[in-house]
Amino acid sequence: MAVDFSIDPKSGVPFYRQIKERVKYGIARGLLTPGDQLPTVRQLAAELSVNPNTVVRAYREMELEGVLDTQQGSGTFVGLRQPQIDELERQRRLDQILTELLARAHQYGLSLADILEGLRQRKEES
Amino acid sequence: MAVDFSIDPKSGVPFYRQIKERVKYGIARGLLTPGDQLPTVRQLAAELSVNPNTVVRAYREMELEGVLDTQQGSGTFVGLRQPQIDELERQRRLDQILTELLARAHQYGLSLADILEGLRQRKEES
DNA sequence: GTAATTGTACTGTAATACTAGTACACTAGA
DNA sequence: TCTAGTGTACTAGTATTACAGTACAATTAC
Repeated sequence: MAVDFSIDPKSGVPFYRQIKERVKYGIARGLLTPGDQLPTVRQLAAELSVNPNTVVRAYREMELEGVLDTQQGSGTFVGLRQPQIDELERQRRLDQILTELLARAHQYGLSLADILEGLRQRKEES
Repeated sequence: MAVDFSIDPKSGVPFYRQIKERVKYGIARGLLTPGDQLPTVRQLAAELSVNPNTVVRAYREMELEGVLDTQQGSGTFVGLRQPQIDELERQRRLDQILTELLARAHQYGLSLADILEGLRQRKEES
């Protein structure tokens, strides 16, 4: 299963931070294992339609954090040190998404119960 | 039950957007009902330790969206407008919102089960 | 050795978000 | 009327984010 590197321009979260999150979650979920090569700077920039500098920033910060190893000339790779899954960060993200979801749903006249019911149906389908 | 207006400086989401989300969420949950007065601009700015201009922006955008009513000199209030839509339209929008929600959640490494659990917790709180 | 590919390092520009400060207009209540 | 509290409207400055372009350095494959 490939890693989904897509980013969300509407979220308000800076691109470079979204890229970092995607990589870290990929590692946390085992989709990326130590030694794996990440997309090249230019490649990922083209795929996401962002500036190469933005990808560079994401990669460099993660290298400083010890998450990635970069080797000039050959590429960027997943480091041997596993980043700890930040449960707080995860909870915060979930909270944010849910808050936004419910606010939007209300604008369309949908209740929390409606959401729950809709999600349950989707769960059964999957 | 009071509305929690706290914001998260680390999330990367602009303050004014977080304020909007909180207010809309409060309305969605019934913690804020039409006619209720919101904290004043200066009051909320002090509480959140942000600039009054930031609160102004959040309030103004929501007024343009029809969510709030502002009355110069007296305060800012929850709007009376309750959108009414037919059942088909309602179902279509629910579907659309859920699709977008799940896409975004998955992007952040959150599963459908995570979403359901988070929503159940919110339901219990209300 | 050469060419292609990789990461790196700059400079500069623009838009957005946020802060700071000041002043003004309207409303409610004593 | 007076005063306090409300939203409103500015101007200005700073920091962050992202983009655009160029050039250089290291590695790899041929």
